[in-house]
Amino acid sequence: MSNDSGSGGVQSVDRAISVLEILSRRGEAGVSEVAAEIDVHKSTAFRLLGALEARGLVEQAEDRGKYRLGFGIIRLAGGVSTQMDIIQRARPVCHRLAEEIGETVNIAVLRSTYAVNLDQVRGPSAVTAYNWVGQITPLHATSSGKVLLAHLDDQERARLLSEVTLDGLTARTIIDVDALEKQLAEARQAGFAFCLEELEDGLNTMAAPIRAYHGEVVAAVSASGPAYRFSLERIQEFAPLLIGGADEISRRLGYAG
Amino acid sequence: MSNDSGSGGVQSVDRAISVLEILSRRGEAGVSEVAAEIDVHKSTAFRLLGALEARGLVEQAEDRGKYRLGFGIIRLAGGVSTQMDIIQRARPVCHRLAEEIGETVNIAVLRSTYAVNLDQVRGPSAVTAYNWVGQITPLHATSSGKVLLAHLDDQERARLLSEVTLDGLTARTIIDVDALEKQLAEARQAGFAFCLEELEDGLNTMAAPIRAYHGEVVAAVSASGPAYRFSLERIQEFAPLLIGGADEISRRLGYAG
DNA sequence: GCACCGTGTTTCACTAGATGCAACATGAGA
DNA sequence: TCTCATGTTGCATCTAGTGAAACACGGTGC
Repeated sequence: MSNDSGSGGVQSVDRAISVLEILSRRGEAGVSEVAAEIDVHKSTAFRLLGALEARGLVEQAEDRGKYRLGFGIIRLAGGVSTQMDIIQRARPVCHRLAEEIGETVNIAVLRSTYAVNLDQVRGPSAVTAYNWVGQITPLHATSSGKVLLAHLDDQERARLLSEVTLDGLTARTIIDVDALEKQLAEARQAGFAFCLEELEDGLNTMAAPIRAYHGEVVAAVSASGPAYRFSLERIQEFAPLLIGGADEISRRLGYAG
Repeated sequence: MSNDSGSGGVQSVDRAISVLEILSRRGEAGVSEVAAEIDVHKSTAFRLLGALEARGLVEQAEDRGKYRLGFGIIRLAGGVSTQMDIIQRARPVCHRLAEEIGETVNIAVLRSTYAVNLDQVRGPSAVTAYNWVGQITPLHATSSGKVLLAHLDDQERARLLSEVTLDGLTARTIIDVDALEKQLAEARQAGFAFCLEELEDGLNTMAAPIRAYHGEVVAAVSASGPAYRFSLERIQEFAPLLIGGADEISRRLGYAG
């Protein structure tokens, strides 16, 4: 009953996390469902659920019934404090931006060599219901990633760019470092970055930097929409709005510049 | 090396959850810190962290350094979908209410025999920085709890009231079922409930019901402040604001009443 | 009303996986 | 350069985690 956890993982912990992911995806599930999904005996699944339940990470909807995620997860998530703080302060502005721009708005931060989406407000005209929260996206092919890269100090950016592979995700993805650096310089100059079908065909985005107390860029706020509607002209048109929104979020984080 | 996990739990899973809780509390911690805290060998702690890291629940701040919670936690929390949906839709209204009322605003739902706080917006005049998110509070001694109780059907409420112990938490806590039922009837009538130093000395709160599509009460929004400032007079004064805010949140959840 | 089925739950013998130990690698500080 | 503390790795040991078997329970069909 070996589970492919590769590099000396802890199988039980892996399994328990799989259980949590199943419940996150499905909303709720029973012992037998979970057992089937992670390919263990139902008594094993029962014990794993029991261990998670004891710590509040799952709860049973009613006696002898389905399980779902518990508030222990929310409590744990509350510990991701800086990000939650950014989300809490940014959220009202994101709502307004989503209304004004009419497209979906996201907040992303830099983690390792990726942009990670922390929060999302869907625009009224949003075509897709895709939820980016928690997803990681490549730095070179997203407007948030470009913003985050653009505002690193030169050394750190060079280090990062030497680590990432500039994958060509569409025909328009910028895969040349010099061309990317040039765009980043333009983004610093203009105060925002954009991506035209560089991550996915048909998807355009724009992003602006969110600064913290001392002016350091800690996140990016972006708007995204379908290319047929969210054209470069529209992006230029909305840039002041987005930059203004980013500035407001920055002020809420204590930035006085 | 037995860990007191009592009823046939899964020790490794227990330990892994303890690791997550440590990181949630402290923001970040190293291998040796974690090992000392959960009383295992540092190689064990290292493996537990590795297992969590492999699944994205923790990440290392930099190579060979401190660990912190990863976005896998946020991704998991995103699966608690109904609650997150309520939070997302309620948040802008809560911000406004916090500004207008000047006190801290919370959203709570009913779980088992408790009120569970899902979200919190601190008011500009907030005295305490206490974070209620994820905390459970007794139904009889909180305004949110009273709202949630008040809007259960009679049978369900009777069942719940037979299960809970009406602990006297302060000298003012209502511990008589009949007196509580009377207050709940008044809360249904008035459209809001309040608590005057019933949970903690010096703490007053008020709450109003949040309804979903069919009118069923799915959450409560509350405001809380120090008794010396948030007096019954102030509560009565702000009641229309809070009720209005609760109604707006309800409309955002699809309630047409 | 009874039998069957599927699910959840419990107990226990066995072994696979989790453990600590020892050693090594690394970086910071004296 | 040396020392110290931390992080990381490999491996032998042994115990915690496992599946099998059995039981409890509720729903469904006859």
